[in-house]
Formats: sequence, structure tokens, C-alpha cells
Amino acid sequence: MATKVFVFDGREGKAQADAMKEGPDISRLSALIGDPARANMLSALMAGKALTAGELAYEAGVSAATASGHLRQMAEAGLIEGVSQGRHRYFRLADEHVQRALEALMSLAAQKGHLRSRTGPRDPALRAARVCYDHLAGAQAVEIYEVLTARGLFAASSQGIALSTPGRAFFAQAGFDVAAMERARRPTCRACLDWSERRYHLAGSLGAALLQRVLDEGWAIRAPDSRVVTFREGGQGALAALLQLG
Amino acid sequence: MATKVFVFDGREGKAQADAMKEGPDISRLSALIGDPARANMLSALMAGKALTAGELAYEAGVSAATASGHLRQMAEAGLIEGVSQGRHRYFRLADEHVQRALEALMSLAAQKGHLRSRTGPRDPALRAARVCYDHLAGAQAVEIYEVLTARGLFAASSQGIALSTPGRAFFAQAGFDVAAMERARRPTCRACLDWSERRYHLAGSLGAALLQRVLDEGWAIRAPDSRVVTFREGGQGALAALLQLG
DNA sequence: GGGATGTTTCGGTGGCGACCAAAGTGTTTG
DNA sequence: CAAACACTTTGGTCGCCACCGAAACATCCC
Repeated sequence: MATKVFVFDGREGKAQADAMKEGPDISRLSALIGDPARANMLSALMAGKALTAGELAYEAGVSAATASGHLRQMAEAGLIEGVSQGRHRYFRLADEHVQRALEALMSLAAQKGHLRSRTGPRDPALRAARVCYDHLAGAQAVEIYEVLTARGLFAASSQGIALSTPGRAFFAQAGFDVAAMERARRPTCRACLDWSERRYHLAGSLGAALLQRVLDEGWAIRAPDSRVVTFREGGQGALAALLQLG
Repeated sequence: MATKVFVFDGREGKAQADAMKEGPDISRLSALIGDPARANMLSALMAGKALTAGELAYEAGVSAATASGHLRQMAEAGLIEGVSQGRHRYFRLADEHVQRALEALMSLAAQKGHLRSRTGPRDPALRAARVCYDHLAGAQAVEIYEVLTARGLFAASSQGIALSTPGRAFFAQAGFDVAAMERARRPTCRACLDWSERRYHLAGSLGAALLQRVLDEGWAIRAPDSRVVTFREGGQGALAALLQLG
């Protein structure tokens, strides 16, 4: 017993483990996400809409008191942000980093067979076209992204993807202020993994601008209490014409 | 009180929450990752090397008995895989999906200020060049990726990035069997977020082939007990010449 | 064979945290 | 102003899980 490598008495062990950590503290955030009630809240927030504390309590299946505690913890950890509005308090995911990490976890869980049920939203309208944060998602959005990609409008960049030279010209000609977008800090283009389709769609400031255009032009309207995007008669065609699809 | 929206009695709430889940069960895996001991083990495995149960127990700062239990749980959940070799049992991350999810969590934790200490590995040699799974990582790898990207060798694809037409020609001419890679199921190119640099480097079968070439040609050697890659005299230049850098 | 080393199983202990009810704070409505 | 509503805080209970020691396998080395 002379050469025992390390001793545990419940205290030294902990201290050593602490000293050993060098990377980011992955466990704190994961433990937060790991509670079923909190995970349900986060999943509900993945839709991109802000929800009240009461709605989140309902989603999680816990009492308002318990939910409040959970929300405080997640807000302190930087996973979510809450803004008070009257007697309600609205919560949303803090930023897209959180969204991306949750996406990765959901994708992993699905791939590992740890899924609780079917993939993605069951509502056909949701699968077809919906809002993801501030851009368009769903089968249509995936299709659009793939067609544009096949046309060579996006190039790989050190940050992910970016507009290629023809892409820059194309979107400028389509009426987007590409130059302003590329000056801003936010990435112009980002490939965002689609929740229901498991393929990519367009995000970033260009993706947001595209959704804005669709709504501004009245080609589609956003349902007030869901993230469904409903195209009006001719809206699809107008969007296809703008992007010169097929 | 006629229109009370929902009732909690502690049992209906739970049942309701279960029925409500539709997405993947994100909480199970997150709870596993959320324990500090398990998170330390996973962080240690992020280097890509297989480690024995004892080594992982030491990394986590827990007894061998406790570690064994943790490892069993993570293996059952599909996070890690263990192979017995003699009286040792070697564990590694199950696949690159796990790696990607952990990367996303580490990135998020770092960005949220939840880091326990400095970013990435402290060892300068590790920061410069190391192995990430089966490809090259570190400052050099990031630099290489950015130069190649700036030359337009990669294009955005529906799967992430892919070889552009000039890229395909370039690598074929450099002696890589590009056609075979693109026939295989594994993505030829993938942008992998670099642990220490926080920027992308090249992964996928092309990234693996590149590392293989570097090792085969004797331009660099892989240290036996770490993931450091040490370039020999002239190795850097030979690699730069192959890729026509600078 | 025997002894050292590595890993797992078993039994029992302890502590952390999720949970709710009830009371407290702030906001809207009548 | 009072009453209803939305949320948060407090106090206390309970269950789960990480943890260890000891013992049981398993494997290698001499």
C-alpha cells in the first residue's frame, strides 16, 4: 500500500477533479438540460417563440412554483432570457448558440434511438413551412436551400458558408442589401439543420431577410399562436420567381 | 374557478408531460453528460484516443467502482463504446455524432463563460498540431483549411461542405483518390470546429486521407501516448508544397 | 500454481435537488 | 379600493443517484 496513487476521502477526490478540468464546464449546462422538466421547456422554446412562465410550466408538467425555479436557474446560466411584460414574463432561448447545442443534442438523441416518439413535429403544416427563430424552416425551406446551393450561390468559408461571387450578385439583384449584411457582425449565411427534415436550410441575416420579404410582400402570413407559415394563393409562385427556382 | 385551465395533482401532471413529448428525449443523454464525473470522462475522450477504465476513473477523480458504473451507463446509452483487451477495457466515444454534440456543448459552455479555466489544451504542442479523431487539428490545421477555402476548393452543399470543381481537380492531381471518396457514404469534406482555435478545420474522408498521407510520408509522427502530432525537419515544407500553400 | 493488476458487482450511506403548498410581490381589471 | 391573475419566494418532504469499501471475477506475469 506504499504506492497508492491517490487517496479519496470524499474531499481530496473532489479537489483533484476540479484541478483537473481544463476545458469548458460542460457538466453544468448539461445537468441543467438533463432534467426532464427543463428539457421539456427548452424543447418547447426551440420553436423560436417566446413563452410565458405559465405556458412553460404547463409544457413541462410541473407546478408554477417549480417552473419558476427552473426558469431562474436556466436564465442565470445563460440558456434563456426572460422579459417581463405586464403580469406575464416571456422567456426565449438566449441566442443561437443555445439553439445549436440543443439541435446537436436532439439530433444525437434521435440517432441513438433515444427518441420518445416520431421525428419532428407531427403537424403537416408545421413540416411544410414554419418559422425557425427568424428564418424559414420546413420542407420548402430545405428545398430552397438545396436548389440555391446546387446553383453555386454559396461557398464554404472559414465561418461556415458565405455568399459566393455569383450568389452576391444574385441576391443583390433580387433586392437584398447584401453589402449591409456583410458589413454587420452577424453571419450573412448559415446552414441551419432543419428539425423535421434533418437537412439544412438557410439561416443568418440573409435567411432572416428572406422571411421578412415573404411576409412583407404578403406571400405568406405567420399564424399568431404557432410557428406555422401559411402561403397564400400565388405566394409560392412569387417566391419561386424571386429566387428563379426550377 | 369554472375555467381553470389545467389541474396539477402531481400525477396527472407527470402523465401529461410524458404524452406531450414529441421530439427526441434530449434529457436522458444530457443528464448523463451532466454529471461532473461523467463529463470529465467524456472530455478526456474528446481527444479521440481510447482510454482504459482506470485512466478514466483517474481523470474523473472517482474510485474505480464508481467509474465502472458510469461507464456502463454511458455505454448502454450509446455515448461510448468499450472493447476488452486483455485485462484492460478501452473506451472511446461511440461515433462522431457524439463528438459533435459534445463539441457544441463545450462551445456553448465556453461562450457562456461557464468555462472552468483557459480555452482548449494548455500544451503548446497540442495547440499547434494534434489528431482529432482521424484527422489533423490545431492551429496548423485551421490555417490549412482557411487557405484552401480562400482558394475556393470547397463549396457549400446540402450536407455541409463539399469539393468544388477546382477542388476536386486539385486533390485528384495531388494524389488523392477523390472519386472513391465521393462514392463512399462518408462525407468527403466536413468542417470540424477546432477545439483550441475555435475555428474550423478539415474533417471527413479527405481530412483523414490528408493526415494519413502526412504520416505515411514520414512528414510527421504521432506521439504514442498523446494526440500530439510532431512534424519532422522539412515536414512542414513538404506538406505546404503538396497543398501549394503560401 | 501464486501474486499482482484491472475491472465489475454488491450493499449501504449520504447528500443534493426536484417537488409542492402556502404565503408574498407586483399587475391588471372592475 | 378590492378582487383576480401571473409569477416568485420560502419551507419542508422525499426519492434518486453518486459514492465508497469490500469482495468477486478476470487476466497477465513469473
